[in-house]
Amino acid sequence: MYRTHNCGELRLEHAGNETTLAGWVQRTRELGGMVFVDLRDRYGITQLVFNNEQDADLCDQAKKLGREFVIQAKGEVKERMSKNPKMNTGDIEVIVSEMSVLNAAKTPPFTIENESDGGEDVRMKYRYLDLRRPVVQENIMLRHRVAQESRRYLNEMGFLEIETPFLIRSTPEGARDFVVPSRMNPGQFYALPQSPQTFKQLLMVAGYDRYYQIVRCFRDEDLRADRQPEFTQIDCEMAFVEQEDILNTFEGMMRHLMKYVHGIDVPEVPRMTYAEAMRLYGCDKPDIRFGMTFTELNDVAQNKGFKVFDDAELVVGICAEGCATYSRKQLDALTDFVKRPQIGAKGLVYVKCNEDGSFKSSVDKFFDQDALKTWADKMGAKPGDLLLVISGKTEKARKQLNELRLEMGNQLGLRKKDDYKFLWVVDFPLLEWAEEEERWVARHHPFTSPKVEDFDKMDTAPGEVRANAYDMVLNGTEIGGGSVRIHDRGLQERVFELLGMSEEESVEKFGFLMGAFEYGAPPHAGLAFGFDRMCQLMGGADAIRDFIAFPKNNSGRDVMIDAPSRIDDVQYEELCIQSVIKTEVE
RNA sequence: AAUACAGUAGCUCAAUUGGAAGAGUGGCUGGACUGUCACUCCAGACGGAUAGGGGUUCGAGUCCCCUCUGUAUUUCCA
Repeated sequence: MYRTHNCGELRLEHAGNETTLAGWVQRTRELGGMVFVDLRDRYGITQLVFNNEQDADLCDQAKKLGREFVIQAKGEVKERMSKNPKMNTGDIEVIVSEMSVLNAAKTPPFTIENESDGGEDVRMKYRYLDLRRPVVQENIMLRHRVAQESRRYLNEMGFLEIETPFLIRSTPEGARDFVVPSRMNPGQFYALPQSPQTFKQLLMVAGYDRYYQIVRCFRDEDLRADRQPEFTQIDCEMAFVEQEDILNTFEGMMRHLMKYVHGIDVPEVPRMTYAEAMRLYGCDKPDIRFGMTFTELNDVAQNKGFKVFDDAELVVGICAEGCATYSRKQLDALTDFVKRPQIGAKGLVYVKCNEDGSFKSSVDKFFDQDALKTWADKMGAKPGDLLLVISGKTEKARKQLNELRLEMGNQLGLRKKDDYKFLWVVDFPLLEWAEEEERWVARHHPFTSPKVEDFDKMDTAPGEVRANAYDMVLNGTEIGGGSVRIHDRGLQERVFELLGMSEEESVEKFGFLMGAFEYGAPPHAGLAFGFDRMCQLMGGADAIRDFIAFPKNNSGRDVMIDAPSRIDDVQYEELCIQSVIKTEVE
């Protein structure tokens, strides 16, 4: 036994007890004949005391301790003379009688404190040191709690946790696969799963009617602050259920998590159709922590001689409360914001609703006070508000105004991290047009069932067919999504046809699933949550990296172990593969 | 694949118009201090091909070009 207690648990009630602690030296403070040592482990920090008068040799040893030395100390717990209310263990200290250095340590390249002096890259290189910092440990522990509470909820609901393979076959739709060469099958490759999609459907056919898995998924796509090449999903599927059952079950899971992880009671989760989300927010994952919804102005803004609006497919605006006082400089900054190449708006029209009831706009030349008043009335604007209007092709204008709305939300402090607003977005389109391939592709995945009432549009207007697909959105971030699956071979073939997949092709790629569907597939539906992203939002952080013990950087590298790396020539030979990249002559 | 920003001491950063490479912090050595808790104070030494390469110039950390690395975004992510 290296320790009888951890560094976060001793309290006044332990005073007088003998204790043995082990941990890392956070800091030493020498004070004449006394030495104080802060001993740290993941539970907390406890102060050790060495006194020259009581044991001069031991005190000398303590003076030699460096930061991050691993030590074991035995002594008596004692009430402090001068207490520290900022520490959980601040009422007590340990008068050390025996100490041993379990391992000395080099001075770390950055300070192991919540406010570390190290930059992102150094900390990633020494991730094992970064992980010692209490803030990071709290993130990792939050992740643990979210995982365990998810399991607890799903177990109680009768779900089975079942593992599915990582070495599977490459699938054509969706993201790029990571690929693994097979030594025993020369010239052939496994793929790592982008998700266990087809396996969970096969489990439904197999009769395991409530399945879940907290599982790693792999996608070889470009990374972002909220994307990693390998990430974790809470993957779920249910049989003999309808969309309503799924929404209720998993809304229940989010409530359970918020209650037991955060102590917050989440009210019933509102629902919004995809069409409504696009019309009111210009986005399929609206942040409903604040209003500022879109108002379409075509009927009041067109045919008044302003060519830009007259030629536009859509004129749409938002009302920023109390922003009529924005200066020219601020308005120019907003215009520059929407004109950035990433957003790509041609311009921005503003209307200030002055306190005296008059209006001042950037298009006064074309619209008189009465005309501007109709805008303001339509948008529900009060004196003191600022209208921001964008025009153009419907889809683009909405996307641009969405960016502006979020930016205004940020500027006005309307996006508070501790305000959790969940939302279901339902009735997604089944298909979307892929410009480059000039064909319809599945918006969710090819096994998503169309809505029965839209069946007749499948031939006439494929783009208007809605799917039984749904996303859960938290604070403007998609945290999960899923669909009711097709369980009928005939319908599945029809969808493959819509996707421009020949029968041979569909059999070649998904034959195993189609085959399974002929042996009694139950109606089933499911969804998957982005577990890392859920943790990030629940932890109020900006990057999922903070909740992954060993994350990869922007270009998919692990800078700590320096992966990926070249492999040995022998490995190439065994795997029957060649690299077309010339290796440097050594 | 593209765009923007960044790379100077272990770490965080400064360096005016192109004109002598600095500070804080950490670590090290010595000293003062028996209630500190970001301990404080004094003294000292150490610490650098300014990411790499090329160019302009009497002179480049600074200007230009290329490469590398990091971060954010776009394309992409059923």
